[in-house]
Amino acid sequence: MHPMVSNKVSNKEGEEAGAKARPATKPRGRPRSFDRETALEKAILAFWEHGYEATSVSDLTRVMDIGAPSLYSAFGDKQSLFEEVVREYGVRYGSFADRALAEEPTARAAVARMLREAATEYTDPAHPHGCLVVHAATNCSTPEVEESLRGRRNANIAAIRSRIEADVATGALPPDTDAAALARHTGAMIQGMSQQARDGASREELEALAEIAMANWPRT
Amino acid sequence: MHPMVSNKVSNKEGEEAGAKARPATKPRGRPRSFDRETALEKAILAFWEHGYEATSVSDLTRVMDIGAPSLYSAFGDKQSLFEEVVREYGVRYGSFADRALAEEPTARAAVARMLREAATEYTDPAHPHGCLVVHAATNCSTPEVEESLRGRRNANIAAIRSRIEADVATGALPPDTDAAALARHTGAMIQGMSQQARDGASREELEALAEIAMANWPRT
DNA sequence: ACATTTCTCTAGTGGTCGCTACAAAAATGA
DNA sequence: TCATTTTTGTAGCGACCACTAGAGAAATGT
Repeated sequence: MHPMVSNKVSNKEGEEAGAKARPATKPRGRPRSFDRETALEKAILAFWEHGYEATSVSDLTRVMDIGAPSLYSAFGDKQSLFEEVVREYGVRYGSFADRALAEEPTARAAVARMLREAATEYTDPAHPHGCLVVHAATNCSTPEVEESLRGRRNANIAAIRSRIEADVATGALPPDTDAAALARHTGAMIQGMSQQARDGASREELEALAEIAMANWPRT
Repeated sequence: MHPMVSNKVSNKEGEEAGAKARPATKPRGRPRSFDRETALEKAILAFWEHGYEATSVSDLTRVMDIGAPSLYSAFGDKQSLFEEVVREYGVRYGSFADRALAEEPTARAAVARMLREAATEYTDPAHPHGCLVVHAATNCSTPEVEESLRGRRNANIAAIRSRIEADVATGALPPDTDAAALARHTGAMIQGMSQQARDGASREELEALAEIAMANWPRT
């Protein structure tokens, strides 16, 4: 779309002249005056807090502290910057679900840990509350952006479902378990917790929520 | 804000000259060329589908089939039209929760019915999926609008909590019940179901979700 | 030194936003 | 008939949107 998107590997090593593998030659032209990684982090926080639409390019240039041409040259247009933001958000903040699924011995333990860590993550005062993937592109006038995040949400539920089905296969869960419904319930729970975090719920309140989701409605 | 908002009672009886109470005199000037109620319904559907920000005034004038001056004269500015839309949405589409709380004999029955009816309502093909109050003002650059819907969401949870506390008081629920957490769990569940409806879940899938929320995670 | 490459800064582009001034149109009261 | 009241259509307001042309600045290669 944009003609001047730089697809080069970003020179993470910077100027400290470390012994790590460096690009063979120094780049030719005027060097970039800002650190791409920290600028991207600022963009993550801005999109996380205000969403795709409500974060204008001039908002971005202000918080990233760069001019508009620098932004377009380094990240492409607003939409491709957002895509990179979402990808990087997944790496830096959204990986707890995948980790729980990979590391816990059972689906039940994975989901319990996932919900517990969501309570912590979604209320961390170090960054905006809730989940960027849930909230940053609802009611978006760019349908591809909305669809992209929808795809990620549904992929997460599919991953939970696979983990549950694996436990059903090994007998760790009863054979009549409705894996799809159980996975969707977990996804809905996480999304509801994210909404609650946005609406002011505390970590303790979200943890109580998670406990109820894993336990029982009290019998009368 | 807008100087020309008409606060008159809308002449719902119209031209059928019924025997009901009518305004004492006919209005003086040129009569309105559109039906205010049906125009409002169109606005509800537009805001419901696309949200506050992504629904532009020119979108509204197109779907309501009126000119911009007519819109501003009949409904005030965009924000006050949205407020009226939210109020009317609550009356026409969002009252199932209050009805369940008022009509069911126990909090548990009320919540069970609430979730069941949410599954139906949120996937009704006759209108946009999910809940307007949940989705129409997330990531909104007008903070008052966002805050207004947040207030409604939290008020709904508070109402559920009151109903639960009433059951605890009468002994219909155990005295150690955490009413706040249970209410918040229900709210999160409803919000998660709304998100799921937006993401393509069917009525049956949401009903399975509701059943899980009211029942149990299967024991291994 | 000088050409080349790349980035940064200024200053915009056309387009859409929410909103409104103005005058013609359509009703009523006299 | 004619003045009054209100709505309607046209046409356009300033502000902001995402985005970029073009010139100068800062690095490298020769």
